[in-house]
Amino acid sequence: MNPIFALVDCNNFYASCERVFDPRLKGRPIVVLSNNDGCIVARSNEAKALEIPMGRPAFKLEEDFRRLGVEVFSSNYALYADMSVRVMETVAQFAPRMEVYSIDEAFLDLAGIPQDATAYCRMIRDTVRQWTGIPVSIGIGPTKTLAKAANRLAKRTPTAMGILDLTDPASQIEALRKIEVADVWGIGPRGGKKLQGIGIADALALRQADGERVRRLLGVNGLRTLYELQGTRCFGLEENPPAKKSIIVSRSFGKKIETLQALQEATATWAARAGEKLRQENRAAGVMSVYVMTSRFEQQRPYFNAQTVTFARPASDSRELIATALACVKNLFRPGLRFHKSGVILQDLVDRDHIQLGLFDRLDRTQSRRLMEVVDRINLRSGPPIFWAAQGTQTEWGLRSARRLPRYTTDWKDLPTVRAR
DNA sequence: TCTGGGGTCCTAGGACCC
DNA sequence: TCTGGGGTCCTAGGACCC
Repeated sequence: MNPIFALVDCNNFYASCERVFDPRLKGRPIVVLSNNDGCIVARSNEAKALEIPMGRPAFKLEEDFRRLGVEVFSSNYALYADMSVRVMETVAQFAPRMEVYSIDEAFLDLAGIPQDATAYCRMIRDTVRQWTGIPVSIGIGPTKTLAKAANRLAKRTPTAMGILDLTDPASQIEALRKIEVADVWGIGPRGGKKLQGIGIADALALRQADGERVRRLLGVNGLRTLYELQGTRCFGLEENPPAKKSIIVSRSFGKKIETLQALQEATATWAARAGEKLRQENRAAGVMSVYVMTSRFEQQRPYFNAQTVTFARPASDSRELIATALACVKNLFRPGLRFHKSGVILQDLVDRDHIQLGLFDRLDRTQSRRLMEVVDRINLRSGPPIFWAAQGTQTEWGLRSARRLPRYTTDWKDLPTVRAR
């Protein structure tokens, strides 16, 4: 049976999460900022209506925020991740096959659902709203790309009430005409410009374009997108997403770093976090890359440098990862520079249970594994975490998040209080 | 003063081989 | 004098997604 894709997408997800726990925010313009309170990463509909732009640095808009009465929040990823799980668990009950596509989106396969798809999706939407407080929109189509397009229009069209079905080919024509080509899933701003250059302005024009021409301009993915718009399925539902190929932990610093020690402490912290993620997936890394950089906005010439190390045996022990990261940072550091960001990238990931042991291995693998298990288990609980000495205790470079709200659902201290009247 | 973070895939070009 | 061409692998960079 051919699949029928339904894309469930949370509306303004981060802003909606903040609103769930603070009814005072209902109907108010809300924006959520990225790490370090850097730029805007989410806006409520009210903020969009005020034309607060996405992705702009917050410090440039402080005046607007005040004047327009916009509520501003630091990002609160622990909260969003937990709310995401709640939404996904709710949605999963409505279809036998689901792909969690991102923190706020899931594709369902509705093939075989006996009811009218729109009515069924209305039920999904209402249930998610009732059980989690998060509003969602749902787009339905014979391909993922058409479901994406349907979702976009569902959000934009008030009469759709958050649900739009594009399974019927006749409905596709009118709908695709209303979508700018750069907004088609997989095209993006660059691809959009290229297509505009040959007179293709909207999704309908792309669907009717010459395939060979599109392939030459955008490569095979452009052609796939064209087919998908025509209703020919190129992308399937990935219920079990393939294992990660790389793990990245990188951050900008809350304050510029000028000493080797601080740069090492910060980067050791990223390495430790990368190790946790690695072990969560039961993997080990064959290769580690470390990079450091200064800001592009400084007077001085920007400095970027990276070093890549191949482990003799794939590594998953935080001590080994940290030691390697420290050595790299030592090589990459340059006195007199104001460092803005560093990052740790783990690649060539392999299954941790299938590592070829070495004759001259100095690390006792069994002992290492047990130690890491204990540390990880302790750090999973709420309470003071175990950290490595190399991470230091002076975290003056740490993230700024001046306006973070409580971690309502993931920290005992932050549980909301309910008062009876 | 303050400009995010985490991922994937494709392509072009060079090195190398036969 | 004639000065190939196809294949593979690797890497860097670019583009996309959220």
